[in-house]
Amino acid sequence: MPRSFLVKKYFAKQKPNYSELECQNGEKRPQSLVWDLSVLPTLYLPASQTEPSANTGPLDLSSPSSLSSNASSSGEEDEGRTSDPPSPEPVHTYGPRQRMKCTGVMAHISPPEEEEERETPATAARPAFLCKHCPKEYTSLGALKMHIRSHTLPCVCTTCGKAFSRPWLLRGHIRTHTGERPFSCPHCNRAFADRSNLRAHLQTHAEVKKYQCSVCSRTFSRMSLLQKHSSSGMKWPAL
DNA sequence: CTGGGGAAGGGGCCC
DNA sequence: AGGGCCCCTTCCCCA
Repeated sequence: MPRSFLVKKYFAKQKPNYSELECQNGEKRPQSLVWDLSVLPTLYLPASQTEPSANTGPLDLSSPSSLSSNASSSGEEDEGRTSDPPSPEPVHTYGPRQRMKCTGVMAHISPPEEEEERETPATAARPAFLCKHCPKEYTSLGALKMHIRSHTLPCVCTTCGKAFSRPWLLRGHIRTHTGERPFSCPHCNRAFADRSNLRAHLQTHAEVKKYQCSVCSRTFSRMSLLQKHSSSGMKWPAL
């Protein structure tokens, strides 16, 4: 995952010291990021095409029903991008990993920006900015706008057409195409494309791992493993 | 079945 | 105020 690609100066902030794990080539990548906002209108679906049920289920980007309407405009999407070669199979034709929170959003994407936020009258004293695409609400417009990007997905991969809410998500995704793995483990030299994944990996080298079962004190490298452990009846470790 | 890797999403902080 | 980056978390898949 992307997340933490561009190495920064967070050492200055007394954060966990991953400095030795940093990107070896530290420089910013000149990748051809292309997230043309002109793609937004093409993601918009007229209200007549939205269905109430579309709000509830997982978004299946590979499903014609969930994205068909922009499939019809997919050609235009490509034209909207900067210098990209027109992708033959544009947005949303990619593979299996279509997880999306705030599900069903694509079916409710509306014309960008101006009317995106609305303030609840009831909370006017303490403004709450509601997303019109999902039930989420925020106390700042900035936070809401950031959230709205997860609906509009303005950052589009020129290789596969997959769309992302933020540029750095796209950068991380691009690494899955390029194979770039800037974050290497000092213990085993294994390399990762994502710093968070390296961090998780580092836990596997730790004798005492970060997540501990409160019942049996067994430790796990990942929260999800601890949760699995807990929900599986918390087997006691062999002695 | 469990542990681990890969990929992705979101909120928050800093500049 | 907005963008960039960081951290955390989650989900899926595979060995």
